[in-house]
Amino acid sequence: MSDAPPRSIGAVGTIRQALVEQIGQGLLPPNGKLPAERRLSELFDTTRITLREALSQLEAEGLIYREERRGWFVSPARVRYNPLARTHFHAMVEAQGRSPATEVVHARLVPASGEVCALLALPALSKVIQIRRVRRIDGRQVLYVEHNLNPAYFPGLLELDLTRSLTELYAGQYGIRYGRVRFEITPIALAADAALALRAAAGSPALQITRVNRDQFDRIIDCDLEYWRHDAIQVSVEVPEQSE
Amino acid sequence: MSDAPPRSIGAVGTIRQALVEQIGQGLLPPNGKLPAERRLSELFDTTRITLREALSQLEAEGLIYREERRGWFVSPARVRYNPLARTHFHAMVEAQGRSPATEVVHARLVPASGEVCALLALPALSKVIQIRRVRRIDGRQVLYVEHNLNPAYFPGLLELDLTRSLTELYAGQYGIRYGRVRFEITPIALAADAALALRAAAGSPALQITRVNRDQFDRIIDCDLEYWRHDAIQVSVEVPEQSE
DNA sequence: GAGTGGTCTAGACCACCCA
DNA sequence: GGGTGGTCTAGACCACTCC
Repeated sequence: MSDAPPRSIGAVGTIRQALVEQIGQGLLPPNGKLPAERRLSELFDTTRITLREALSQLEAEGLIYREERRGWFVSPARVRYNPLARTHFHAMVEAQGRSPATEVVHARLVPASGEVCALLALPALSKVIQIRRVRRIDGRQVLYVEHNLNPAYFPGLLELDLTRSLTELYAGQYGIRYGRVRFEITPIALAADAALALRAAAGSPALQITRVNRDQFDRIIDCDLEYWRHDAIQVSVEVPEQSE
Repeated sequence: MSDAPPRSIGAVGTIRQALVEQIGQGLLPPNGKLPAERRLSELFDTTRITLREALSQLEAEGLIYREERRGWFVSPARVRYNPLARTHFHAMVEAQGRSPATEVVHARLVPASGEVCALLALPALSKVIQIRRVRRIDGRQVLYVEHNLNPAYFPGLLELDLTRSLTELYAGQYGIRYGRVRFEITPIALAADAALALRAAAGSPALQITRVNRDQFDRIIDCDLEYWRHDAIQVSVEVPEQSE
């Protein structure tokens, strides 16, 4: 019902509200670290289990996040992301007044997984260029991506600087621009490898975005498997033109 | 890294794997209820706290879900949902071999919230037709929606049968069809009212989808605030045609 | 090396669901 | 009314981070 029953909210609720209020007042700045769990549990006169329950709720709400074995931090504002737009990560992040960065985990030619073969419409056991990268916003690891490129269209790509935008490399080196896009969004939990790269706990809530990209000739050129920390992103889709 | 270190996975991991395996083998059918927590904790020779930690992980992964004070259940397959498509809920669900249902929580004329005024491009303190509904798939409450309609376009709508598809009512009664759509997707936690309607715990992970719909004349006719149980949905966007 | 988060134990009481 | 899930207590040990 709309009017909440006047019920006691319990210790977890009390802690939650106190932290929400402190964060809302700006006393804990974005990306700032919370005090140690033991200190907080003393402060609220409760056990660590109960305290962690409250922290987990705030994590689910996206107000705070955790870095594995490093502690709890205040989540900064979400970044808006339009998977249909043809801008790249750095441009998108900078347009929102934030500071992007990219690291290459690895880049190599590998046999594609069955899933990737299907997405790229390639025969079984095809080879693809696989690039795994971690993207940061304001220093925080926020996105783990695996790009899978059809190698037929990108000879010599592995020799280039892959911390740069792929969009720019495509256009500058190969004369390829993005055309149609298809994407899927699924709420999931982070697998071990993605979690490690994002300094998150395995099983943390995340948003998986799978994109299949075509070029100006409508050829499937690559697919991206993206894993976003769930509190870092807001997907926003505006279809520019649409015939009735 | 790709190759996981051969580290002990702990009690939580053991329980997790056992349940994953049982569910994967189909021994626990979709929407089937798991045994009581106390029984499971005896079975795995551990405490309820540890057991619940394992169940929470599986919940985050979307393999099982919880109904408030009723227990844990096996999640059925996700439904694919394309917010750009002009089909309605019932048609979409049935097309995937599932069984849809709709209940109206309430329907009334109310002063719009500031957020809704902004979405509908209405002046402050405008009145809107607010319809809140719960949607089920195979009996399970999966989606809580608040529709907000510009009342100028829908006189007398509150007298109609609102368990039906709004899309059909729009077309049949008012000659209005959907045109352009804008939508946003945000991973959040369920607020109290949505949680109650979905029989979920407040703070459960969810996907918020906010849609702003226009008609064939490009007028903004309504906006939907949708709250999906996070394990029930997979958003899939295919843009039919797009000019370069 | 001190302190932190990650994990786990062994209980308890209460509110609520369901038979 | 019995059993369930929701919540909470008061500890403990370990692996890891950071100084």
